[in-house]
Amino acid sequence: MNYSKQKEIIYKTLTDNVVHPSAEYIYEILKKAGSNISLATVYRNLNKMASCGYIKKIEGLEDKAHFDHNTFEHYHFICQKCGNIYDIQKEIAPDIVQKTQEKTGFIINSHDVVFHGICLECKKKER
Amino acid sequence: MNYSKQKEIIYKTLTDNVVHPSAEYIYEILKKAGSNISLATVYRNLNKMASCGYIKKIEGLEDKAHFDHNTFEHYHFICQKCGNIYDIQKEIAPDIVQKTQEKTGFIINSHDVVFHGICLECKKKER
DNA sequence: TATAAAGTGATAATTATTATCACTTTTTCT
DNA sequence: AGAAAAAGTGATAATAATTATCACTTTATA
Repeated sequence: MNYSKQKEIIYKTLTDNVVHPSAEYIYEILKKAGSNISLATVYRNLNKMASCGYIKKIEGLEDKAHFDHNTFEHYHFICQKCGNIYDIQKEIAPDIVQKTQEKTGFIINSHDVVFHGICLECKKKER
Repeated sequence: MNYSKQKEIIYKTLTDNVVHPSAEYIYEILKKAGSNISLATVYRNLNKMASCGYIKKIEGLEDKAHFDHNTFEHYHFICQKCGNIYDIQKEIAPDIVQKTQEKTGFIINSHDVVFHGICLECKKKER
């Protein structure tokens, strides 16, 4: 994976946006900031960085992929009201991989945990 | 959700196919069996049944949605070699929802756990 | 049974993502 | 440093999964 100015900018935009943006969202931010980086380049670089393990790709939320600069093993919560994505620490299920491997005999390379519900902010607003 | 002959057939096709089929896959089976049920109808009914909780929609595997007639709470494993989807019992993470709710204060309505790796069959074949 | 409501097949439209291509930038190699 | 190779880029076409539309049929209700 070679260096490019665009890659650097895209990565920086990802880290500056705590909300786990989609490719499209990053593209919009860049456009508003006056950049002429194309959508294809955003997709290309996010996917490349994700496959190198430099960032994380989160799938199975809504209908599009989101990206996360936090490569630490952790899980996600998506609020059904505001759409925000929150990090959940992996301690909630400490031995989930080992247990599953023992039970099944399968080799587990990765796993994802996604919660859906209402976040604290939206819970407060509701009443 | 009203009754329709097509809905009944689609549900039966889903239960008869243990492999967690996609909408497209169900459509192909039906077509081969001589049915003239349209793809739109397959999508419509699967989504409708899923939103009523009558079946389960599994997202975040590959790039398309899969469906599961097993509405019992459980998780999934997708083999990166053969693409098959296996059920994983929820006992691997017994108090995952409660713990997360306690830690975050969020309301959790649903959650999904998806493992990626190599299944037993493919593991054997590899060597 | 008639009228409203919901479902259907066919197909167009939409949306996220990937592929293509002529061109530019970065890396490598001497 | 300078040339050739490799990788990256913007613009846009293509693809693939899914949803919307519409004239019509089936199912439910009064």
